[in-house]
Amino acid sequence: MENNVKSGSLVWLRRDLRLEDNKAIEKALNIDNSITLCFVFDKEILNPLLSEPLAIRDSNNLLMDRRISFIYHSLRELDLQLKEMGSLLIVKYGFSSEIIPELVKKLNIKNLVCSSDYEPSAISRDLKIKNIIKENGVNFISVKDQCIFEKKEILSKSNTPYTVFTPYKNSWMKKFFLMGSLDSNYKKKDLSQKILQFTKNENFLLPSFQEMGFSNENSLPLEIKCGSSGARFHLKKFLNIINSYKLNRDFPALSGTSHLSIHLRFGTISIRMLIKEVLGKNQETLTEGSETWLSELVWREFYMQILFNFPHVSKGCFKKHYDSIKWISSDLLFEKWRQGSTGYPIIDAGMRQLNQTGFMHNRLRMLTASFLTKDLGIDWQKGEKYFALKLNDFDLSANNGGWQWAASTGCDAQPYFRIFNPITQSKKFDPEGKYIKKFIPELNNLSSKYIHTPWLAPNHILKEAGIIIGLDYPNPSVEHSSARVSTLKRYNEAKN
DNA sequence: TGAAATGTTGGGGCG
DNA sequence: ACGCCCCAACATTTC
Repeated sequence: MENNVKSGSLVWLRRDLRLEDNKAIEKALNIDNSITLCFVFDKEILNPLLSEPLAIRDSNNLLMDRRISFIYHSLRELDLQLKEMGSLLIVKYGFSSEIIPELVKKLNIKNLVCSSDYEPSAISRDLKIKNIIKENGVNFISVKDQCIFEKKEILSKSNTPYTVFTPYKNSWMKKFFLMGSLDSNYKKKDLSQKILQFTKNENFLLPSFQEMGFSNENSLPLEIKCGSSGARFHLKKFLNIINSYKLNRDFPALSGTSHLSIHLRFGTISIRMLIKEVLGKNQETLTEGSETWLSELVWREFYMQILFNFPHVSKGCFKKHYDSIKWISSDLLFEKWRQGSTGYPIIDAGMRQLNQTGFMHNRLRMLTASFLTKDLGIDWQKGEKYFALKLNDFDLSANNGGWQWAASTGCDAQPYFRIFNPITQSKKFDPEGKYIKKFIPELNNLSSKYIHTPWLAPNHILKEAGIIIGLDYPNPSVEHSSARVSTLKRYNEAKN
């Protein structure tokens, strides 16, 4: 085996779980006559989840995680697509740094091809594997897939990465509209001609949930459809409402956002395809809605290049002097925030949505993050970590960027003295309290006048609504205006 | 991708 | 008619 001439590509899928418009597959098709596809459930990523005390568990104490289900179902769809071509998807469970070199050896592969991943841990993992397989004469080839512009492709005039969004976006747009077609240059037919055919006795079954220490697949409902077919479904739905995106996206009671974040996270649809659909034919056909949404996609790439160029953000503040902020370490207050019982309905609704569904509307991500850092005075990294555990669409760069924005410790963050007032924001973006009531049904009978501040409702109103404050729904855990003053003080101290 | 504090303006009530 | 006050509405500055 060792002496045989190596041939073919192994395409290692990671955050690009699709066959259409996949740059790693495209690359492999261009350099080789035979292609195999694989995916690894990586113990390096999953083991910390298995020992996470705040994770959701079933009655047998087995871990339930919607992301695992999402990946699993998406892989099954991929596997079916490949089986129609007489092949299959190789799925393994273990440490990538062991599994991938083994697989490369077993299949006698010449090239390992994958889409680039820009997270610090992924970069070191890939480098490790690159060095291992190099010793056996196997090439490690990674290509840009998950963004339009990566690494240092967008630089300022002084040849340094942008740290402010607006000039980054201007530069991004300019470069983007000078670019050629976004179309991929292969068809499903090209793939089916080159994909390695497997015989029935090959033992490459998907590992079961139980094998990986997880609960069975149907334990947690996922509101989002999985796989490439799911991505197309949600895209189609979103294209019907994109024209009102700018108007509706900030109102969590409306379904004004795309719900495509999880698909972008796992690459069940390509960013190029999304942008092509959004742009229509050219820049001139951009509407207010699609322009606003495109801008959100640029935010995504902005934070991706921030993480790549300033990897220290994953461990601390982008602006290092803010590492000296004296945070308040109250386990009790953090618990209240985490569980959605701060006493501020809009905040609690957001946290309960996260806990119940694994999703949180973007406006609520800003509000709950602001509340944790600026009202409770708790370290943003504690919140970041909790979101990382709970969000179905969790992405390190976006999550970190968002938290540092809210905590005012990041690049182009909101100024530290811009502090959301949870009551004002609640009245502004959920005026009727529809979103609040969806996740806090115990406040169902409260009128929109008092839904934002139940503790201020007169006794007879509370009685009619059947609510005892402190029993059915908690008292506010902090008073906003005084919390605001002390936050301003603490930030000022860190600044000087 | 704020909010609060402070400043300014202008209309109406009223002596 | 006039000045004065009140205060809402808007504008600016400050955090």
